[in-house]
Amino acid sequence: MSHFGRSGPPDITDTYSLHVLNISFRTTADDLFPLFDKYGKVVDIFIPRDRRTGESRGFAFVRYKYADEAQKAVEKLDGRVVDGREMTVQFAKYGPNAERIHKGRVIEPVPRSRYRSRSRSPRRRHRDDYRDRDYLRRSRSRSRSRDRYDRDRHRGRDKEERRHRRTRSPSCSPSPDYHKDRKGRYDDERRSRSPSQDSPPSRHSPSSHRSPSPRKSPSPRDESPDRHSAAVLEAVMRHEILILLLLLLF
DNA sequence: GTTGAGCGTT
Repeated sequence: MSHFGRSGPPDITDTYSLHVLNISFRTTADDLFPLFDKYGKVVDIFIPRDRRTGESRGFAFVRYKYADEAQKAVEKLDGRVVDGREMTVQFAKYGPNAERIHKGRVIEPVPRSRYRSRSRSPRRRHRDDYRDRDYLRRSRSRSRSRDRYDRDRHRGRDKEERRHRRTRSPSCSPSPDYHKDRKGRYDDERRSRSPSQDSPPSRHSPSSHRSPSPRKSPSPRDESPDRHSAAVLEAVMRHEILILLLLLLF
């Protein structure tokens, strides 16, 4: 997204990714592009967004074609105040598909195991990650000490629930309206391409959510009495027809 | 209208 027209990750290899941190939640790729393009050829700008709400997560990735230009951007743009916030610009350290990154340059894909060992520090995944919620649901052992990692996850969960409550209100239009004075070209493309991205199955889709009713009927035969009786009825009728035929024959 | 450490997209 926001790859200047294309979809999916652009030319992954031999680009230099900058991690732009601490940008405003309303800053778009359009706002960033002229700033970064001044220092070199910007191949792509990507702002990760919340899966449901589509809101910016507050950071961005800017890919340069050439290392010296990326370095220049780091030097010139790190600490620059954009949209009222002092953004941090540095070389990205982790790749989108576990590529090996050296000074922000994607060199080659790296095995999963090595990628994991590289990120041993308790990195907090972003609050929108459904895998986190599954993890929380699965592991009931919340008895770990409330370190910063845990606290952050709790905070993220609370925020998530706040958002859930908000989106559950019937008169809620999930489409964010902060584009009223922003003419984000790339973000508008993104929004128009996937309008239902942040409006999940309109609250509760009944098909996807199988209510786990406790104490279900233990035998599978009892859960469809109508079908069962119909089958019995059909068998009886067949039997009667057979008898009738026999009677007619004799 | 809100948030604020962080590393990634059909």
